[in-house]
Amino acid sequence: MVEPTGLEQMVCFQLYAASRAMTAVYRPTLDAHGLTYPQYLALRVLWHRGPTTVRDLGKILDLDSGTLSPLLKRLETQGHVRRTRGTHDERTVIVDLTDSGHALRTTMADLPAQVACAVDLTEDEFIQLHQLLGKVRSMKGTA
Amino acid sequence: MVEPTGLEQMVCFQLYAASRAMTAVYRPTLDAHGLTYPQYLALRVLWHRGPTTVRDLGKILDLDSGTLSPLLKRLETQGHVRRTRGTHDERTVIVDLTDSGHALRTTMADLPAQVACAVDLTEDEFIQLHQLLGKVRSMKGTA
DNA sequence: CCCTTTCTAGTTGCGCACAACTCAATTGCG
DNA sequence: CGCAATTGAGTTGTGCGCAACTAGAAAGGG
Repeated sequence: MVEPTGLEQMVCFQLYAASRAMTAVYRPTLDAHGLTYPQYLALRVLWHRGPTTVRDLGKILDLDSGTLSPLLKRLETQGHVRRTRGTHDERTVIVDLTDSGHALRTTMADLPAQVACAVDLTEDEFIQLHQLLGKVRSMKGTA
Repeated sequence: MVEPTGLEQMVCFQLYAASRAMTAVYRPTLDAHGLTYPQYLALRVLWHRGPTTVRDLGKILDLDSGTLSPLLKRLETQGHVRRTRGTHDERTVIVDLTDSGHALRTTMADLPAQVACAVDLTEDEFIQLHQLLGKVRSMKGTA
């Protein structure tokens, strides 16, 4: 395979490859519900937080409106969310789950277990990886 | 990992977010040369291996022809690579660096150092992360 | 109170990723 | 050998991700 021209470079590539491999694990189940991984992430935020502005979704998922606007539009078309203008600040748009969107939470309740099973890491390794990825995410230029 | 604590889900999201944060570190330098991160990855393989078929590039980068064909076409338009049909097997296409493509190797020689500097990890942490990501990449369904 | 500055969401454009497909070249099995 | 199955590259279509931009609403200073 690729000879290391420097460990950092290898790590960067592995990050890129591992991220895609990860979403590939989710794909079969998500496909069955007509969802993509980013759409699933947005739904997860709504399941935990309830009604949320596009702005807050962006801060939480680290995505801008250029990505979120069409994504949420598709979730709305699918009937999983509703989008309403904020009343006290008409710039904001509040995203809220429909019954269909709420229902998905229980329908896909076993997804975490599936993923945990596919990724063969111990509890300690999960925690280590969690911490290391946290450090990567908080690097310079990501403030 | 038998009991899903929700941590796996967090790790998956962090993988997704960290990967994008990583490429964002490369972006300013790559932009200056009119390159994207996947294009840079392809060039790195060619710098190290010399002439390589599209098929082998795909195996190494874990990308299919649907992604590579247009990407390599753009690198060819930019003048960094040449694409020629294989002589022994006319199905294959061999990708090779032009002078311009070779020159980029020295022009961007300081990029690894930039990245290592931005990502504030110790040598040991880099190695740990390398190993953990390797495990993630070799999970079930990624064979 | 007006006017500039800032902020939120959305739109456009481009380049990945990936599925599904086409087509030609090669392989392999009878 | 003949021909079906496989393989390698490319094309098409969809949905991100991100830069650059727009439109409209709010904030704030004079």
